[in-house]
Amino acid sequence: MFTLAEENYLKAIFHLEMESEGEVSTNAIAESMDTKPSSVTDMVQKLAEKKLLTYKRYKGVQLTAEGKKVAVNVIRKHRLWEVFLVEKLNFQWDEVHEIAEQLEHIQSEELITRLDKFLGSPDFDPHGDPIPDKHGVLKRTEKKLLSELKKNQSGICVSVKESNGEFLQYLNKKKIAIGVKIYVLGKEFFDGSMVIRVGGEQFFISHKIAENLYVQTQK
Amino acid sequence: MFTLAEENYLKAIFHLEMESEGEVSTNAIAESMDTKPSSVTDMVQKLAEKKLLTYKRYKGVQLTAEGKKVAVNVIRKHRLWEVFLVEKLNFQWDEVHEIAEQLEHIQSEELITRLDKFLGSPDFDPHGDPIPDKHGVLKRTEKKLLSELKKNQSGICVSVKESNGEFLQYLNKKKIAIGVKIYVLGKEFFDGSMVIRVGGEQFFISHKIAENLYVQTQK
DNA sequence: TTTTATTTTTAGTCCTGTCTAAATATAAAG
DNA sequence: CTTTATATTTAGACAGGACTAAAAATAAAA
Ligand SMILES: [Mn+2]
Ligand SMILES: [Mn+2]
Ligand SMILES: [Mn+2]
Ligand SMILES: [Mn+2]
Repeated sequence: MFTLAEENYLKAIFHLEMESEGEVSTNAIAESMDTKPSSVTDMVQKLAEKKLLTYKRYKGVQLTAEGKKVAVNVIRKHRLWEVFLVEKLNFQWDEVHEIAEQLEHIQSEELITRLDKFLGSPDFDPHGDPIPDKHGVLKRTEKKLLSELKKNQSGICVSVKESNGEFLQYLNKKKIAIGVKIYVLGKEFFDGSMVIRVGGEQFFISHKIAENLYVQTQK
Repeated sequence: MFTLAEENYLKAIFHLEMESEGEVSTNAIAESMDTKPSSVTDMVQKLAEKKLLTYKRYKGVQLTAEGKKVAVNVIRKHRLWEVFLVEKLNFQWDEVHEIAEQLEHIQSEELITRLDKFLGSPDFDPHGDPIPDKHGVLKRTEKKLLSELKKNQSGICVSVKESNGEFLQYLNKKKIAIGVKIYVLGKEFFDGSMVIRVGGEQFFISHKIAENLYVQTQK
């Protein structure tokens, strides 16, 4: 139905729309896709032609209902395949993203229906991100960034914001994983760094780390 | 490493080399890939450039060791995914080919290693075709076409030659599947048609069917 | 409100993979 | 051994996606 490039653009734009309401800028898309702004303009014009988003030059883009539907479906496939890779093939959660980037483009409704059932219709992927159902409905979770916690608060790690390999490997090393409880023992105001406790260990983390980890606070 | 198009060409050429020794012609490749001869010439020149096959104009092509390696690896992936689709996701054997055509291009050594182990390192795919091991070694089976059997001989169905959907659906309808024993009750010389028995049923099949089914004769 | 900096778009090019139409080799007939 | 048919290759074009360099809008400073 849609090309690999089109699906990747729609997915990237969808994620950018989540992070900040309103139109998405050409540069933001270019940066998130590691491409040039001029390439983005080209593609965005094609996608507008196909009614997958609205585009006014110099004003940014916004996905249409149809465009959102396509994007969410790609995200659903990506996350289901990640569950498969971790649950069935015993990959680590930091090893699956690249492979899922390929698998998410396999075209077959029936395949995904059956994969979902095979996996027991999971609600979350290995990084704690919700898996949209077949109608594109995303379960909203009440999570906040670890960096938003104050001293002496705690939360259970539920997902990561950016799941790049190096970051996830850092988390593995520090024994931080989905479901693990994190206590904020101290917090510096001038740089947002924290001292936290995870399991028996306590250590220092930078603001950059804290603003990439989502936690669920217990009520 | 290689593009989707390159992998598909190498795979098609490999299969053509199996069916008849010697060089593979441009037209044969074009027909098997449902493309034009001129397109084949273009691609074949690129593949020769990359040392994946030898090419002398007007003389046809032949895969190099390297080209064969790539082709066999794609075939290995294709067949492993077919096993996954049938064994784990409960697809019918006539529903998996199209999806496997996509999955065979997913790039990840580790993925295939793990998938193979997950499936119990199967030797054959759902159509009875052997699955090459990680070194590209294909188990040779002693199978012959059903059409080669004489009256009163019998054989066990081990694989199909062309696995297009309509043909496989025909087999399903007639209860012909891998492992099923087929008895040749009669054979006409002028058109090669046969009367066969499968399970309790006996019926007529055309030569076209008989030359698309491989059977293993018991010693 | 000019001037400067940043963002975005256009123009022109390139690469992959495909096609049609025309040219050239090879094979088959006569 | 010519003539005809078939197979194969070239030439030229095109669509999808991407890039660089240059132009045009918009935003930020002065
Ligand atoms: Mn991912
Ligand atoms: Mn994920
Ligand atoms: Mn197949
Ligand atoms: Mn098969």
